[in-house]
Formats: sequence, C-alpha cells, structure tokens
Amino acid sequence: MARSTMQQRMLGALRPADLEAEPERWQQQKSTRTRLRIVEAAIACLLGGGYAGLTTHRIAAHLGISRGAMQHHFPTRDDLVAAVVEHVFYARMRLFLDDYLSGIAQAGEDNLVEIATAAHWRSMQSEEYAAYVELAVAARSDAALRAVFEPAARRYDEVWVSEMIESFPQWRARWEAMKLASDFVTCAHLGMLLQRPTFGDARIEQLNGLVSDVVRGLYHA
Amino acid sequence: MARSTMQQRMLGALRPADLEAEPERWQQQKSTRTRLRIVEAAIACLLGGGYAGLTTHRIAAHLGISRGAMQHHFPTRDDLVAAVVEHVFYARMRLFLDDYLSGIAQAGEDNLVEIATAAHWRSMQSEEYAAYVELAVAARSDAALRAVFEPAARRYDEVWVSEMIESFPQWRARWEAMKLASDFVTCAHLGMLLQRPTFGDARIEQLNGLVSDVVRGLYHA
DNA sequence: ACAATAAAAGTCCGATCGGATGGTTTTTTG
DNA sequence: CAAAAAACCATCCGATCGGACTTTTATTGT
Repeated sequence: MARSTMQQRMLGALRPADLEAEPERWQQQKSTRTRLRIVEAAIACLLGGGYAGLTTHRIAAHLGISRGAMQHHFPTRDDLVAAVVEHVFYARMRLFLDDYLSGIAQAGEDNLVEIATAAHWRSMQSEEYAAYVELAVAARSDAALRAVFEPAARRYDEVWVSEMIESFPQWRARWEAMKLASDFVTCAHLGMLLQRPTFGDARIEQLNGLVSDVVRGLYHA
Repeated sequence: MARSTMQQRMLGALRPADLEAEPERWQQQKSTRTRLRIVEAAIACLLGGGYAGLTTHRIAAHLGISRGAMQHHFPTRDDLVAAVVEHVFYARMRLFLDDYLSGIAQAGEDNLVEIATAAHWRSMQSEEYAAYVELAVAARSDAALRAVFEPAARRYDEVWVSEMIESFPQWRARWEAMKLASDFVTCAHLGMLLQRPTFGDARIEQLNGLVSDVVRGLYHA
C-alpha cells in the first residue's frame, strides 16, 4: 500500500471545497489563504473558550483583521461554523494518517493494529480533536450545529470504515470483528480523553493497556 | 448489604449543603425549595442550550420567577454554577444507585457485575448525565468552571472507588483489577454515549456486548 | 488607462448577557 | 400590631454578541 495512495483516497473524500481550487489567480489564492487563516483562528477560539467562545468578534480580534473582512469571506456565522466543521474532520483524519503511516514506515507492517491503536490515541491529544469534542458536544444541544455536524460525522465514519476494510487485508475474513474493534477503540479513547482530568495519567495508562489487550483478543478470536 | 446503608453512605458524602437543612422555619423551607427549583431549571437550560445556554435570564424565564429573586438566592452566576455542579454529581450518583439497588432486589446478588454494568449504561441515558457531559466538556476550556468542577469530580470518584471496594467483596483480593474494570466501563460508556449519534444504535449495542465480555474477562482472570 | 470586481475596513443597530439598585410582598419576631 | 428580616420583583447599566451597512484599497479585465 503506497503511502500516497491511502492518503489521497481518504483525505480526498473529506477535503473541504475551499482547498481544492488551483492557485491561478493571485487574488483567489489570497482569498483561500485568508479563509484558511480565519478557520484556524476560529479553532483557536473554540479551544480557548468552547463553542460559546466561537464568536465573530473574538475570531477577528485573534486574527487581527476587521469583522468586515471576515464577513466578506463568511457572510454569516453559520457559514463559518460549517467551514470549521469541515476543516476539523479533515484535519482529524490527516493527523491520524500522518502518525499511522509514519509509524508503519518506521516499525514495519507486522503490528498494524498496535500501530493504528497507538496512533489513534496520540491523534486524540491534538488540538484538532479537542475542537471535534467541543463541536460534538455542542451539537447535542444546538440544532443548527447538529444539522451541519452530524452529516459530516457520518461521512467521516463512512470513509473510515471503508478504508479500514481496504487497509487491513488480514482482517478481511472477519471484517465485522474489525469494525467492532475500530468502534471500540474510538469510544474507549474518547471516554478516556474526557475522564483523564479526573482519573489521572496513571489510570489512563492502565486503560490503554487494557484497550490494546481487547483489540488483540478480537484479532485472534 | 442493606439498601439504605449503601445509599446513605454514598449519597451523604456527595449531598449538597442546601439539602441538609431541617425544615424548621417555613421561610427557610421555602427558600431551599426555591433554590432547588432554580438549580433544576438551570439543568433544563443546560440541556436545552449547552453551557452557553446556562444564563441567568433564561433560567429565570424558564422558571417564571424574576431575576431579582434568583439573585437573592444566588448572588452571582458563579454561585449558581457551583450549586449546579454539586447537584449534578449528587443526582448522577443517586440515579445509578436507584437503578443498581433495585436491580439487585429484583435479580438477586448472583451477577452483581452485570447488574452494575447495565445500570451504569442506563444511568448514562439520563438528563442528569447529559448535564454532566456538558459541564465536563465546558470545564476543559473554562478555567472558572474547571475550578469548581474538577474538585467535585474527584470527590465523586473517591466515593465511587471506596464504595466499589466495600460493595464487591468477591473482588477484594484483586481490587486493582476491579478498579480497572470500573474505570474501563466508565470510559467506554462515555465514549459510546458521544459516538452514538454517528454510529447508530446497532453498533452501540454490539459495543455493549463487548464491554460486558471484557468486564467478565477481568473478573475471571 | 480605466471601469469592474474582489478584499478589507470601519461604523451602526437591536438583542441579550451578568450585575447592581431600589421598591414590594410575605413571613418572622418582639 | 408594628418593626425587622427574608423572599421576591422591576428596571437600569455597561459589555458583547451577530448582522447590515458604507467606504476605502487592491486586483482584474478590456
């Protein structure tokens, strides 16, 4: 499996429309760059103040541009939120793939499951995944956000599942068990992320060992 | 284990100060009742609009009292948030205990671990636990909330762990494994709760079976 | 070069936030 | 019954939110 093939396929299916334009026109190039900077500033505000801190005022101040400029690129706040959601899912996938594929390149393809599990846990420490958590929880009580978030989440999930089947041929005979293992790791790691401030690192590390054992058990069952 | 003993011990350690007063004076009784109604209305707003929706205006409107009355009972918003945090942890423990102890009363004490696991998952469907999730995530990016939330979370965890040791004598020889199982169920269920909108009920049900298997495996190891 | 277009800036508005203040009703107390 | 205290109510204030608007600057097309 060539590294570029897998990356291209998974990221291409999630890439926001913004980033697909060719940089022919100078102004268009400038525009897409500013849009990206706005989205990144929005994520910074999301991390700094939660979904409630995702305000047009703060984003503009954080980026040092006027609110009028922001309004030119994102006419309404909902447009910006939609772009942030797209970007967060894309970045989440990209971060995992970078870690996972470099892990394979370094450690070989003997323990793909262990490499993937460890990469998944590391990718959850990222700011992008923290932004995902903020959005996922906010979507539970914000209908407008949910209307944007849930379709993106399902799209991400579909890409994830189909690529799992593609990338782990040794599981192909029991791809139901593999899907279960994948779902399990996702849920366990997410819960561990949120409970870590309460449990502390030592207990979380024990849980990481348990999660690995369970995945190994599913693989050899 | 008498039902009242366990309830008394665990809930007593978490009971908010409000609910401990004796109803001697009529006015004091009225006051504590109003405080409780305000906290419950606050939780309703928390569920309806997330932590950002937890505003003094909305709470007063939802309850039908004036903001001045609210300000009499909770001089500042932070005081109210602190009371909400206390109440959420208390209600979370109470809900689990109700389900768990009635499960024991109905099904006997043969499968305590299975009963506890199922009761834990059911208690997570409650509104009080949804409020806990909102607060836990908001505390990640709100220092003022975190200063109130994390100590309460640790207190809840300490009560939980010590009571686990007390209540499952058959695990006593390997109480480290039991603590690991408890942490595991907490994290797995929390992740499942947040991923359910994406995964759907069928996959979550499969995960529930896997979680039960893992806990059984830890028990018989 | 010059009109058209895109990007960015600056300003105003209504709504709502948390907090503060002063007045009213109800209960307790002497 | 009258004074004190507690519970409750009605507004006002400064700050900040999202959105609409006009103006200025930079780039593009002819």
